[in-house]
Amino acid sequence: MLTATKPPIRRIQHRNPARTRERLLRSAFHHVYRSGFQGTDIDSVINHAGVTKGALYHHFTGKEALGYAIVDEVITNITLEKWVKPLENPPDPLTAIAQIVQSTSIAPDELCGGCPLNNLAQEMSPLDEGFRKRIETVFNLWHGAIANALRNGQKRNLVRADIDANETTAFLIATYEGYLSLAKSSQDPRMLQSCKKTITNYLESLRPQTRRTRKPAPRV
Amino acid sequence: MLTATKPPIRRIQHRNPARTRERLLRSAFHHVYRSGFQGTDIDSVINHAGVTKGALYHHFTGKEALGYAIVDEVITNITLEKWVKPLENPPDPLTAIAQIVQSTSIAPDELCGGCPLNNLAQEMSPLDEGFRKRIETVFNLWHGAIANALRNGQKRNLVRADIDANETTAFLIATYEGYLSLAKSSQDPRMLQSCKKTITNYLESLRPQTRRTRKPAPRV
Amino acid sequence: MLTATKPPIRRIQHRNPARTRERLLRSAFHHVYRSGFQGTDIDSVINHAGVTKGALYHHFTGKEALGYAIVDEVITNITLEKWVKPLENPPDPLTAIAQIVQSTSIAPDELCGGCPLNNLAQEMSPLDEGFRKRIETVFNLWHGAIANALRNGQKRNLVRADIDANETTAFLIATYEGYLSLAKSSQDPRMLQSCKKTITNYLESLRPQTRRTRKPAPRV
Amino acid sequence: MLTATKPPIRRIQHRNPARTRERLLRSAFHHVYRSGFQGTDIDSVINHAGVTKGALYHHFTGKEALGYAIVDEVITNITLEKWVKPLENPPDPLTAIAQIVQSTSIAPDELCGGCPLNNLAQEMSPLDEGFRKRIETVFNLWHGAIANALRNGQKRNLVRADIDANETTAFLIATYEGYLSLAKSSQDPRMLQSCKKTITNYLESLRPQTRRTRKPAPRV
DNA sequence: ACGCCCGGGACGCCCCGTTGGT
DNA sequence: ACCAACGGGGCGTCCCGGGCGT
Repeated sequence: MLTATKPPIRRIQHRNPARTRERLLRSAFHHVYRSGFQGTDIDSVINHAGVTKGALYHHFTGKEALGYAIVDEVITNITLEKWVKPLENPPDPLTAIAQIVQSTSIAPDELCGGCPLNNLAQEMSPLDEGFRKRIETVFNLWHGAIANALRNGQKRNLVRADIDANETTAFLIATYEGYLSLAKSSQDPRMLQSCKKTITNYLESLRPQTRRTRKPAPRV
Repeated sequence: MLTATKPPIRRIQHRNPARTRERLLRSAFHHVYRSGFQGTDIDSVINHAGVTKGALYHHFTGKEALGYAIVDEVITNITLEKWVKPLENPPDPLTAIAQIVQSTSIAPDELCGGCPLNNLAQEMSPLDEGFRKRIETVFNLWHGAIANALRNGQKRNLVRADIDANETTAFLIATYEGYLSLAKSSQDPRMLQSCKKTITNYLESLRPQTRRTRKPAPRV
Repeated sequence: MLTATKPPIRRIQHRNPARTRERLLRSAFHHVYRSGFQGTDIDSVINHAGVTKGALYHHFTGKEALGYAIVDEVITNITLEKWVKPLENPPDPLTAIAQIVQSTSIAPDELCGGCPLNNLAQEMSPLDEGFRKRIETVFNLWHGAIANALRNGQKRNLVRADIDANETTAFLIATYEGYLSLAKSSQDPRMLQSCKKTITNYLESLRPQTRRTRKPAPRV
Repeated sequence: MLTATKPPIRRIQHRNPARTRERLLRSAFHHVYRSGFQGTDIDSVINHAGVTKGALYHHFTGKEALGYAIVDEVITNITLEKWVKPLENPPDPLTAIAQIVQSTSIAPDELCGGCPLNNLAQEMSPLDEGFRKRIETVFNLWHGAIANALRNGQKRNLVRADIDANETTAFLIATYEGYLSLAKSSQDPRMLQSCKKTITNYLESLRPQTRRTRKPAPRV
């Protein structure tokens, strides 16, 4: 043929549904993390993802469904990676928890971004029951991972037997999230340092007493 | 009667700028508390306040200014009433703090609404430096009130001398806010009960030791 | 009296209706000249004039009346000063006209501003009959001044007898306004120089022929 | 029939981007011509075009871009059609120019509407540099067409050699626009007749002298 | 099935000319 | 002469559908 073939400028990768969906989710998560769900606009999401509106509405029924998928997939996965897997069969549950807390990034971006789960929870829980339920599921996943680790530790005498695993877990999560919130609005990394120190100390206080130390049970 | 009385509907009160401003702020606070700042629309605010657009833009230069005023005035006042004043000259600082925590409402509305200050902080801190600065100011006000009370208690030997007032205050605020966040997204009043119990216990542990009890200092 | 008299800080001049009206007209003219009538907003006018809305609506029934007054008073006065008075009893009408044309400012502000009368005419004539009529009156005033001067010159044999005063006047005004328009949009002072040169030459061609020059009548 | 035919109401023509854009430009031009750019409201434009906001903001980034496109496309095309093309290779340049001037419509609508280019120039030149530059480009296009025709005529001895093409062109455009301005504000078609007669006479005076007539060059 | 482009409307925020009560 | 309040739009944005190619 004379007329040269039209340049096959095709996009990054033509026709890869899974990849398109993934890119959309990543981009959407990123924007929602920065600007909140209501503050996120679809155009920014698709531009950043490099796809078009049609692609988005092929994979998701709308903005809401996209938000739900962020909770169900992205944030759930983050939680699995960060909390559930490391606590599945830890040699020492308290140390494992402490390590996770210590691993919290103090990079400015994440310092100012806060906790993705908590961000969405604060914004959307009172506005949309669909979000609330999904978020609650992730919180339960997280809670379960810690509480199980604690109970596991109690069985192996690595955690004091006189604490209630659920109450302790709630306290840990609340304090952790609370510090992250303060760090986010103050943009001060020292707040995260306080967080790590305080929670690590608290976790140490949950270890069973040895005869020698005679250290009594902490009260919290 | 046929000829119904001409509605002497005269607005709430003609010509009362302070009142108009107050109504606008109240209404705006209410909506922002429910739906977030970005999710709040001006028309709802003015309708609920019973004033017109013109009135709003007479008192505020725009939505942003209205939001700033919510922090500077409404939320600041709430903080003053709830935390600062009660802690100005308390007979017993720890008891006073505990009472404030205990006074936290468990009404469904406020349970699901969360902490007004923290809500705005989470939503707007990363998006708008003007909000962030103002919110930080209120956090400092709150922090100062508690830390001063603790230091005052230390001087009077009502609070253990070996704690750092600032660190302790940060921990108290973080834990309190964290529990409120969890309560908000779980919509479970028991989370608030845990909050009150845990914080009250912790506050008790800050009392200086008496000879008799010999109870050692808790570690947190 | 003990309570000292309130400082008589009164504004620039307390209660001076004529002055207030004058300031409003000046300010309004200035803004309309810059931004057009539709593009002028009342708030800018009153701020620049240093008076309040109430004052404006005391002197004028609305924006429209203010605009009419600009034509009736400000622009009419400008025309009287610039064209009518100098042409009332000129020793030499053609020279007098040429001098007026030459006096047209080439300052950037007026270069880019164009002719106040023509500006309003172009913008408002098709939109508001009230404006159109008033503007036409000023054009007639202007036209009359020139045409009378020409006729006067013809009587005194200072202007060629074979021209029609009205046609010639229309041509002069059209060409003058046309050049001003081009100068305004090109922002090029050379356009004004062309204007002055061309019109001056044309005016010279209107002088009656002397025997010596034998220069025949120009045709335009 | 009961079950009325489901409306195959298909709009004017479904999915025709070029047509939609065209309709928008036409409608916008029409409104801007009537009411000025500032006085034109977007809703009227889209209603008259039979499209929606979404369509408009798909094709143009905003009102400003729409205005720019009016200059760049609509007015430029009008100028090309009316002035450039007819002057490209005219047998007799002066006659061609005169014919164009004579073709100026005296219909009331266009009489009162004035010159689209000059209208925009007067309104927007001092307010928006983007408009000014674009308008200047069209003026240059127009100017170039006439000046080239004159120079072409000079080469072919159809136009007097002792005139400056640029100066003459500026004079022609200024006078033409000036008369149109006067006609617009007076709404008097006689003004246009004067325009045509005067300019035609002037153009005749630009012809080279024949031996017989001995008529010297007119001065303008 | 997958993705793209064009369009559809509904509000959202803000501004602006205007009017009463003082 | 003035301050407070009024309310009607203006522009722009946003979340979405559908018709079509690939």
